[in-house]
Amino acid sequence: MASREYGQYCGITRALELVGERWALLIVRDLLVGPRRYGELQHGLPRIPSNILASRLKELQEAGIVRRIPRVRQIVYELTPYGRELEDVVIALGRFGFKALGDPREEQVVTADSLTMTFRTAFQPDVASGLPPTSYAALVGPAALHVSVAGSRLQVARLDEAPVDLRFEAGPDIRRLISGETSAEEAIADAAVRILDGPPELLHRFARTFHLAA
Amino acid sequence: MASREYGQYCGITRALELVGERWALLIVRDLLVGPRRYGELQHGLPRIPSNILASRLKELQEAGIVRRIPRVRQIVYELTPYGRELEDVVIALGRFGFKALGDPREEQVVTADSLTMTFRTAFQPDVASGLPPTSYAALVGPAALHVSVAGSRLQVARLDEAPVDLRFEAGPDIRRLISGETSAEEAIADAAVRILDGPPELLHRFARTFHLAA
DNA sequence: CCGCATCCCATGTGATACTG
DNA sequence: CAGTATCACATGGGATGCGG
Repeated sequence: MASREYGQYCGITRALELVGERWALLIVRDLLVGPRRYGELQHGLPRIPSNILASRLKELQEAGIVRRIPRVRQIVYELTPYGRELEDVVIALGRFGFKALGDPREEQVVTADSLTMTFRTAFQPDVASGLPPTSYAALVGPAALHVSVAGSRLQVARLDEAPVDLRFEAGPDIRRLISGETSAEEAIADAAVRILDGPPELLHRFARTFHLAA
Repeated sequence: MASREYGQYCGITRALELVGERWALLIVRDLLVGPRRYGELQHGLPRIPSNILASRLKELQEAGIVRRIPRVRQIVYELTPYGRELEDVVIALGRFGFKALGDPREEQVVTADSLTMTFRTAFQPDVASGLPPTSYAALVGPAALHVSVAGSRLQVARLDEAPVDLRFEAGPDIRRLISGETSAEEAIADAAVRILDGPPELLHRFARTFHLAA
C-alpha cells in the first residue's frame, strides 16, 4: 500500500495518490453529475471491471471523496464536499483532452454523464449572461439531455417531457460544432446536426454558449 | 495498447489516456518549471524506476506533450505548447491535494521543482498586486529557491547570490504557514521558520502572498 | 436483479543490473 | 549521462459466482 505512494511531500503528489489510479477520476466525473448507484456507474463506464469499480469506490471512501449511502433496497454513492472540489481538476482535464479528441472511433461511446460534464466544461457563462434564457433538448447517441441556460447559470439533466426552445439530434461530431471547426449553419447543412423542433437559428446560440478551443 | 483506452468519446477520458499513467503528471509538473535533463528528472523523482521514466518520456512525446531536444553532449526534455496547457490541471490537483497533505512523514522529501510548483499553486496575484515588490530566499530542506514577487507577477528560480528582502529557512511544516493554521509570528516563535536575514515582519507578507485553503 | 467477491491470466510496474 | 535489459511482483481485465 505504501508502495503506491510517491514519497514526496507535495500537494500534487498527494492528489495523485488519492485519485490517480486508473478509472478513479472517471468515477468522480460521473458522480459530479449526481449520486449514482453501483449499476448506474457500471453502465456509465461500460468497460470497467466490476472488481475494479468495487475497490475504487472503497478507496475513494477512505480518501473522504465518496460517501456510501444505504437506502431502502438500494445503495447510492455520492461525492462528499471534498470530493466535489475535484470539479476543477475534471474540468481542466476535459479542456485539455478535448483538443486531442480527434474523430470518434467505432468502439467509442458517448454516455449521458460524460456528455453532461462536457457541456459543463464547454459552458461560457460570460457569453450566456448576455443571451436570453434558452433550453435545449440534446440527443447525442444514447444520451438524451435537457440543457437549460439562464443568465450565467447552466443546468443539465436527463431529458424529460418539458418543452424546450430547440430540440436537436447529433452524433459525436457535435465536437466540431463546439470547437468552432463547423458553424451552426454548416452543421445543419451537413446533417451533422438534425433539428427536430424549434427555430434552427437557435443552434448558433447553442454554439456560442458552449465552446472549447481545438 | 488499445486496452489502455477507456472506450469513451470524451475529453476527460482522452486526457487521462494521455497523462493518466502513473508518474506522468509528476514528470509534467517538473517540466512546467523548466526544461530538464534525464538525470535531473530522476533526481526530482527519487523513487521513479529508470525504465518507467524512459517509457513515460516516450509516451509523452508521442502524445505531443514533451519534446526531446538533443544538444551538444546533453539531451533536454521540454514541454510543447500543448504540454504547457497542463498547468491548469496540475495547479488544480495541487490545490486539491494540499488539503489532504497532513503532516510530513519521515520518508517524504521536498524537491526544488515540487516546491516551485507549490508556490505557483499558492500564489495570490490579487493580494500581491497590492503589495510592494518583494524577493525571498526560501530554504526548505534540500530546496533553495529565489522567489520574487512584483505586482501580480511571480517568478521562482534556483537560489543565486542576488540579494533578497527576506531570507528564511523552514521544514515541510511551512505548509501550516501557507494554510494559515499558523501565523507568521507563531511560525517564528515555534522556530518552524527561522529568519536568516531581513526584517521578520516580511514573513507575514509572504504568508499573505502565498495561501492555500486547508 | 443488484451489489459486490473470487479466480485466473495478461499487462504494467518496480528494483537492480548493465551498456553505449 | 542517458538510457536498456531482465525478472519478480502487483495491478488491471474479464469471466463467473453468489448472497440478499
